[in-house]
Amino acid sequence: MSFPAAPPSSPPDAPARRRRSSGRVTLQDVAAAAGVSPITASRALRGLSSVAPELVARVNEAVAQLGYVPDPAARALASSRSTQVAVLVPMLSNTLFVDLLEAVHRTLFPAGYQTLIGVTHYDPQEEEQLLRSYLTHRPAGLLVTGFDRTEASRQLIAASGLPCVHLMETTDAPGVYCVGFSQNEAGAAITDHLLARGRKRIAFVAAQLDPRTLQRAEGYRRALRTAGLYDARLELLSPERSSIALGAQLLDELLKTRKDIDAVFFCNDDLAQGGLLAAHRLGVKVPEQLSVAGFNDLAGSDQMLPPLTTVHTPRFEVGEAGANMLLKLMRGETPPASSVRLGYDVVVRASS
Amino acid sequence: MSFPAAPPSSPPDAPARRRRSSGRVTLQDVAAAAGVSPITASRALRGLSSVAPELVARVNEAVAQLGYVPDPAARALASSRSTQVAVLVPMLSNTLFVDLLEAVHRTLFPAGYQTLIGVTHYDPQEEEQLLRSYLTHRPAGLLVTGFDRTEASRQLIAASGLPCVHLMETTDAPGVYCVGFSQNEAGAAITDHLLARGRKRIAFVAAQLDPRTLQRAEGYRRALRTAGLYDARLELLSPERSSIALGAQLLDELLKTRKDIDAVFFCNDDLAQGGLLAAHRLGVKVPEQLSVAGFNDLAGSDQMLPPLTTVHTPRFEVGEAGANMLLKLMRGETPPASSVRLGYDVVVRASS
DNA sequence: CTGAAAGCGCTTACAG
DNA sequence: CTGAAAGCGCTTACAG
Repeated sequence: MSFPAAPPSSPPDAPARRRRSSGRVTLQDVAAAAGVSPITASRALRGLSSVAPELVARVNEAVAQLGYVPDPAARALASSRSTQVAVLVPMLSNTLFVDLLEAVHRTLFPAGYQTLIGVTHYDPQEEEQLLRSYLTHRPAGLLVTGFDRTEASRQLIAASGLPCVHLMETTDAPGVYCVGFSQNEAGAAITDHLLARGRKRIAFVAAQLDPRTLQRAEGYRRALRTAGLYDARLELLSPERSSIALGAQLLDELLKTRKDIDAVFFCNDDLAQGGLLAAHRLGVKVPEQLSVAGFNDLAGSDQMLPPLTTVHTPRFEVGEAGANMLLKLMRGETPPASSVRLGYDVVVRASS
Repeated sequence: MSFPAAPPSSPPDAPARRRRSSGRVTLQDVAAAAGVSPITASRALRGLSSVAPELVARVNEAVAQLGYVPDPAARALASSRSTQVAVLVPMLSNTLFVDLLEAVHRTLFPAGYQTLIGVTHYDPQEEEQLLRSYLTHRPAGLLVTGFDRTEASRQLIAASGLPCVHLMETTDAPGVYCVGFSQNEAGAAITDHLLARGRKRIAFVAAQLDPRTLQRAEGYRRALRTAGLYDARLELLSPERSSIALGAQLLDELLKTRKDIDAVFFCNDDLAQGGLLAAHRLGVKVPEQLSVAGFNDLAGSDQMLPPLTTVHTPRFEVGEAGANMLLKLMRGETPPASSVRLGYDVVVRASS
């Protein structure tokens, strides 16, 4: 009588499997509950159409029952892609960018993306540093402000291979995605408005001197040259940070040194608001003695004394359209246009 | 003659190892270059003191030479902790919170943490949603505004086990970490200032009506009751979002319905600025006929006509101290105090 | 349309 | 003070 060979015995003291489980519900649990393999569950969750509808339904049911939440870290590690979108803006004290971020968030969040906000303080070096930091997080996409950055930043973006949309300015360069409006044209438009009011000595006051401000300056120059009224001495440019207080200070300075001006175009509404307050203090009548115009139509401009004439810029629309373009790119689709140029409105109020 | 049994031949066509390598420099590469094991390299990088100084030096050298950058996703997956800190604030259009975020970022970024900004729009439901989303990212810590949230949010925070610091308000409840100042006392202090100016009919105008605003209201009431001058009809409370325009509108309404007031305390500077502009339009002389005071000392308040009396609140200090407290907690250290109450300043300008 | 195996790049838990 | 093994929770790349 022969005995079957003893089955290879498992080691008597097999150490208990070392688990680090966090008690978390995983995709495995979902797959088991749905009676499919983890890969199928994964595909069903990501909406890949190759999964049979019935299995998708079973997976969704299991997800709901178990309260499963995917782990972004695991997903990012396995796929080299996260659900975060890095958004770089110059400065939050300019409420323009707060509005922009608001629109971006409202568009991306419902689509399942988190917004990683980075503030560059208008410093290309700081932007580069933020970019390096954020890129290690393998964001799904990038939203940046304008085109002015270090060569290294440009290369980091290109090398990342990530979809990237540039906001607030546009270019026709091929392969560059952007949503914005013409800062130059808008600057010319508000200058033209002052000219149409019969103003001849129109000053331009600017701070920060970032690229978009300089584009507005160009628009201003173009309009005045066309009218044969350009005079470089009418420009007052300060590299300091834009603020209400600085606007007041610059108007003081302007009136002391350029006595014959009859209008001022401030490159941003905070400066213009400060200028309006300073004019009041100095007893300068607006618009009788001096027309005043701003740019961006920020909060409070309609409440000034008198209400401020300005350019209403489409930052909400830029944020929304830019985020939607990025969404398309992240899904591998091709947006209808790589460059979207939006409109703006000259808002005429009592200050001009 | 016997032949040794043929060794189990490896399958003739062993498939080449399937690699997904991204070409990325990994910790393995660093370890190999430094001649240590990956674990030792990992420990050296994380500054765990158990590694011999010489090995640390070799690892650092290898890191520099190879340009190694740790992968946050892998780190998060393995350790259940990321280097991101979620910060939840109510609203960026209130520049108070922009300042707060600025201070937080300046403190956390150099320490190696990224700030995940979430805007709740003063909506506890929205905060809860953000919290759920951010917690899946396994942040290293949490920074939240105040104590007013849904029960579910509270449980999410507690269940996460993450270090959490509450900003802008304080409590003495044990085990609750917070950095703020007494909104109530500050509200009383500015009211006392108006009383000291001889004002008897001091109105209180507020919007948004979030918890901190209501605490200021309580301070106002306390001060007036103490002076025997409290009158509920002097309060004008609006649930709408705070803004310059709303401040102007509320002052209009106030003057129409409470004709005998001699001072107004606005719960936030944007309202007060609007109120000041409206007073101008109506020909009401400030401070002769009406003293005006605000709260927070926001940008532009010192430029108003007349400059606005207000309370300068320590939001930068709150952000910095809060972030430092969180840093300590994330390192497993115990902060010297769980509740830090900072000071504020009544800034007397010409409007009162 | 579905799945078994391997791998993403780290750190934890043991062991010495 | 140092390391070999296993695992974190997913997705990719093959294969059928």
